[in-house]
Amino acid sequence: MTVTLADVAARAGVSSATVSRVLNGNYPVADSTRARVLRAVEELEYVVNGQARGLAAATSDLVGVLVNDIADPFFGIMAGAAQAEIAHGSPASGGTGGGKLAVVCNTGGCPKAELTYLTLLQRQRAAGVIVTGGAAEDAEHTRAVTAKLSRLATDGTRIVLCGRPPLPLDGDAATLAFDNRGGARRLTGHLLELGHRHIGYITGPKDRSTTRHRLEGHRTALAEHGLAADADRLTVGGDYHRHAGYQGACELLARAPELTAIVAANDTAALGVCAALRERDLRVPQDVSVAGFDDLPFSVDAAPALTTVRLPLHEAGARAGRLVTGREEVPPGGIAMVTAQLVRRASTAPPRAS
Amino acid sequence: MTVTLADVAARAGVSSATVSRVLNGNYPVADSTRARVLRAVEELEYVVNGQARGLAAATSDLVGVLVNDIADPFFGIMAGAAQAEIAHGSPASGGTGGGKLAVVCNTGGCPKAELTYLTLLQRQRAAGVIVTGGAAEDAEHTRAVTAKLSRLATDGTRIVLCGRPPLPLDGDAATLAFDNRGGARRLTGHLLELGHRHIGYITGPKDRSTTRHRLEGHRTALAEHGLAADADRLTVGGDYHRHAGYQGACELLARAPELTAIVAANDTAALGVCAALRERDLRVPQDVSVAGFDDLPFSVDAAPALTTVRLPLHEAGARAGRLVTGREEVPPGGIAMVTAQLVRRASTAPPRAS
DNA sequence: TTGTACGCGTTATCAC
DNA sequence: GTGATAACGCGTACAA
Repeated sequence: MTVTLADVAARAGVSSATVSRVLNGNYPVADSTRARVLRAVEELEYVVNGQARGLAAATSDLVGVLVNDIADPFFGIMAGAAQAEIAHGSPASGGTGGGKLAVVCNTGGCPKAELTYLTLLQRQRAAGVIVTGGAAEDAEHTRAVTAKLSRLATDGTRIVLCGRPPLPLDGDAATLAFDNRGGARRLTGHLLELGHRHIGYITGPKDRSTTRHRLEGHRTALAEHGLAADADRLTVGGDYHRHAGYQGACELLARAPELTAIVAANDTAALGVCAALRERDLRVPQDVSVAGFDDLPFSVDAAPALTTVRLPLHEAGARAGRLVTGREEVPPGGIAMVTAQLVRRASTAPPRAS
Repeated sequence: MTVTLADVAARAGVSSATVSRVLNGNYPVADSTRARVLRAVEELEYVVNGQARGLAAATSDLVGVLVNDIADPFFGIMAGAAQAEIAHGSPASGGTGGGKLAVVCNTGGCPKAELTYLTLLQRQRAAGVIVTGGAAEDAEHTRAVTAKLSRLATDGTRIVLCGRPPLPLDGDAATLAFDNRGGARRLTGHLLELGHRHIGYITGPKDRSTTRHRLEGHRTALAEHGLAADADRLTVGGDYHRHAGYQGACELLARAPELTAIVAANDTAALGVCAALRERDLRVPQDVSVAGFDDLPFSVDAAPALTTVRLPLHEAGARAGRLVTGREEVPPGGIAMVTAQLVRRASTAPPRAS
């Protein structure tokens, strides 16, 4: 039924070893035999069995990319960039085409699913694993993930953490840490400089590193202006989704009518904030300034264009892809900080004179 | 270095065959030995080698999910639902955890990448492949994809087409076809019923089946009201992105100031349309009605809430996942039509009195 | 209920 | 340059 190396060899009148050599291009083969073999491959529509190859060569062309929410462009952009970079590997001269298979795994932010996928990838002896997005901040889970990744790393699987705090692994690993704290601090600092003194904040999901870091940056900026006292009252929980922004804004307005600005933990939620404000006939930014985080593609184009913090998601994903394929060297210390840049746009302005 | 079945067997004082039986639960094993084996598995942190297992059993636990644009929630939602369903397989009693590995492959809408990924999946002897989203309408490419999928199907890989026109494959396959034509026709019909007579249209990318079907539905509705003549002038090209909606709206307004409604090929572009209108101080829907397609999560929550056509993306993705794992029976004829439901919301209203 | 032994399709190490 | 042949790690008749 399925064509094997032996079938091709028989057809070309050579040994299977020779066929293998032609396909992999590792050893010299006479041009005439090479031609015969390639023709047989064509005629039989032979396709390498990746499992057998992996077993024999102790390698795999699978690279896992773990994301928290595949429906969120934040992860889609990173995953897409990484995948393009990974698939872009040097093509085998055999004509079968080269490149590795990047497989995007959606954990849904569920710690258990994260471990399950890591085990599945471990089974496949994945060549590499990229773990993206904030980590669940649970001691037990962190321990389990660290152990699993350590094991993978020592077994030869390349590990890259992208947009996630570094982990003390046994083997080698690279971390692209996002400067969420710094970005959030500059963003809130921007609002403070504009003159805002009552700034609401809508967080991401609880117990995630990204959520905590962004909130900490926000609080740091407030503290620098002696405004820490009021922070708790002006902070409401969310989950990065648009609806959370909408509801959070409603809650904040009810709780603190004096506020003149709202910062959301990400752009998606910020759009929800804008929707809630519009519904109340509050103008952005004249009545209330709004800011997000991430600078997703739609943010430039929103009305008004959103002030936010730009994370170079595409670049970071691509770099993660190169790191995991060994096409780029691991940064010194294994950690590189990805800068978060304040992007001032139309959704923030000085507060209305009160 | 790496722990094998033999290592576990030695430690448990049994043969490797017994260990295999315990792990797969296919054959009866004495409780006492089972316990010993499982303990050895734990102690050695043994993880099955998926490649060797696949080679020996001629199976694979890999399922490919091809998407056109992973950064677009349209695909993210389908892929996420499919993946959840696929990973949700019956867990092996061995304790190693079960389920298949759903791998999302991002083609970027590039026909060549589509074929490359199919070949990569073929190499891995994937258990199944789900191809989502509109197909490139190029004769040569269609032929190539049909051949490749036929080959996969006859080799035992389950094929599911989700949101893509059916293909005449040699082997078995299931198709979940989206009623893009009917949905578009009802949507434009809705605007016509409201009294609109000058309706602009912003298409998706050229040469894609989804683009063509939605446009055809739109034209059909126009023709039913004797408005086909003006259709060409009121149609501009786009690519499903927000910016295309923005630019398309600008172009349409310049080209036909008399228009009272704009239909975008999808919700994302429709938001761009709204942004362009707001910039010109045109109110939605009082001055211009706007409609989209897909009913993505953000559409309810937009301002004003978007009239659109709901595609049950989550359900379709989940169903595709069940079909590809054989957990749901293939519909009669291999094709099931996924209905597209008109969702009337605040962005459409009767045209202003002219 | 358990062990033995072979085969799955490749790669890689020898010889020739 | 090319051909045998031994791994690679596991599933599974077959035998015990």
